[in-house]
Amino acid sequence: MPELPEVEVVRRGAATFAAGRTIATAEVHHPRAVRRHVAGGADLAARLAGVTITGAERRGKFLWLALSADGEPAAEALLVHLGMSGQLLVQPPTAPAEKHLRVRLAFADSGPDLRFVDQRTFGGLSVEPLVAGHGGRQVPQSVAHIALDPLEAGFDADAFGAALRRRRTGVKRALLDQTLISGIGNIYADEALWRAKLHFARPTETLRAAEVERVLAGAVEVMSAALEAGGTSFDSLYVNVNGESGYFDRSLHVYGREGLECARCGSAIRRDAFMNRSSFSCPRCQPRPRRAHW
DNA sequence: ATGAGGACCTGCTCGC
DNA sequence: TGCGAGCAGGTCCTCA
Repeated sequence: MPELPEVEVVRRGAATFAAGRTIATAEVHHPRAVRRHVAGGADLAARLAGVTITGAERRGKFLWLALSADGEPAAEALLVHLGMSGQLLVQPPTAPAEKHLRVRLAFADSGPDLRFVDQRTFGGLSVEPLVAGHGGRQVPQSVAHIALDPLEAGFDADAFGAALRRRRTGVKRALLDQTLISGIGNIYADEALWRAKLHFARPTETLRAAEVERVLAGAVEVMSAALEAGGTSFDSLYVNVNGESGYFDRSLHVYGREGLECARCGSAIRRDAFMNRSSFSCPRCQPRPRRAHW
């Protein structure tokens, strides 16, 4: 699912339904879903059996469940990448297997399962040691290189601005780089740029401090608002742990709105092919810079 | 060392 | 009705 607000919706659900519960068994239904777990699916299942989930955490679009064995503080975590189409669902053990069920966690209390369902299999699960990540926080090993997200305590806006302006690329590419700032994807990058009145191909090295502040504020505002609304979803692929969709798509200003009126100036929203995907922007509010960095 | 491009998947919609 | 093309909210690896 996912960008930061949608992953946070899932994290909250996972915390509510899974924290404090002990895993009985893990069934791996598709090898690709555990490809990041280097030791393989059987090892992942063995590591999960009998351990207790102590909490659900998130950085950017990465979600993990802290695992404790024998009452010890968590030293490992079950990392969950939702990828493009991953879902974490709470389901009764008796519910039939979903078409794209990849991994099923059953609990010792015989209560609801936690199921990882993923149509496109870009997402996946892995059990990893917790290590020191950016900002001194304990994170799963493969999250160590991911930058803090802008809704996270300790996010340093000044350091982000300086790093952004050291880049030699377009501002949208930079916003999508999870090692610079995490949690922003294609929807919220476009929305943040619209709010900041910046074109996606604007070279990062030409950004002024005030423009950096605007785009960061735009990202924080749009993602916070989306979170309030339960996340953005256009279809049943993006849902919370109970299978329910958020309704923030009604509040989007540019994403998916080609040809519709800009809420600020009334111009027709345009769509450009960019980075093998689409970028939506207002031709009048976000004019193309003389020097563009696609 | 950075930055850009392609690879990795399934399924849906559109046009012919 | 069938079929290919194009598209979808992400990340990673490789190559320049």
